[in-house]
Amino acid sequence: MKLSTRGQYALHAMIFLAKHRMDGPQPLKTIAEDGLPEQYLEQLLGTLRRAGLVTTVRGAAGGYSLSGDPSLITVAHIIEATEGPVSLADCAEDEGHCGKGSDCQTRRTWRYLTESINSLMQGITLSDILENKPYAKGVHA
Amino acid sequence: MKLSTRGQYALHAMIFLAKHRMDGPQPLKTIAEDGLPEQYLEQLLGTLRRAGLVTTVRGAAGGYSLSGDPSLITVAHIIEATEGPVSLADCAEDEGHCGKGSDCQTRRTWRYLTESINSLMQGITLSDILENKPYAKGVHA
DNA sequence: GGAAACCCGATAAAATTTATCGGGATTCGA
DNA sequence: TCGAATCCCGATAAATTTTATCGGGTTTCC
Repeated sequence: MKLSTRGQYALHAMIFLAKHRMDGPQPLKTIAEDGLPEQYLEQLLGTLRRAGLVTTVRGAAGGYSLSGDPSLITVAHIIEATEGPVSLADCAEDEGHCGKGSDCQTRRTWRYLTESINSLMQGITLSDILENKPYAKGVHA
Repeated sequence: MKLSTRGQYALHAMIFLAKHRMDGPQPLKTIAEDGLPEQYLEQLLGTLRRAGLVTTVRGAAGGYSLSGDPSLITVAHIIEATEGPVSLADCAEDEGHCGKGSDCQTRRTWRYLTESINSLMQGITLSDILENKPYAKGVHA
């Protein structure tokens, strides 16, 4: 179970933007300096913009900025925007994919895991990451 | 972020085997009766066997059985066998994928999430699922 | 007007997932 | 001993998704 590079690039870029929050809009080139493929990143930033996570300024001296305070943007926002809803199996969302009803035990399991993972990701903000905030030890803290 | 059908089929099949634990080895056809593509499932069961999670009896009246007690087989075992290690990003495992060192904040985040998800999945056994054991409410129970 | 930069739809290359095929090897039971 | 049931396995193919790349358009500053 792995994220695609989209989510990884996106988090990377968002952390970069959070770090340079006070330096004005950051052009694509600057963000991509860490080695990310520039034009691909451009697509991703477009997605992040449409999701409302970044704002852009066009024209010379333009670039990308976080749309809001880093303490309000979570890993869940970023992953969801770039990879779609975090849902381990289709049947975790709607029933009816596998023909079984709501008593399906597989489904219960996927639902629980899906919700838990979402909680985890919703619990981490960009500020937390910037501040190297120590994460809770385990899941059952 | 989604599992492929491999993990879903595999969990499904394993629950089936757990339910019929006392009925002798279950042939592929029977397991696939729930609608899973038979030959594809065969591949997956081969994988599960090589991972030590099921045992097989060949020949007429043969089939697949759980290799051990359902209370000892976790969702993590099944997902790891069929989908490979649960690791959200490459850099969560080895450093050095992105050139940054161990102080990489992105990496810290992936590591934390990866470990947490693994804990969750290690915490659910086939018995838990069969018994409809209520899951902990949230992550921060 | 020109350069810097974002915007965007289309397409292509690569990788992965999801199968399917065809035959081989075992085992049981008549 | 033979035939049917069943697992085993490597190869290949179809479909989907990911990962880009391309080419041009638009906006804005100076």
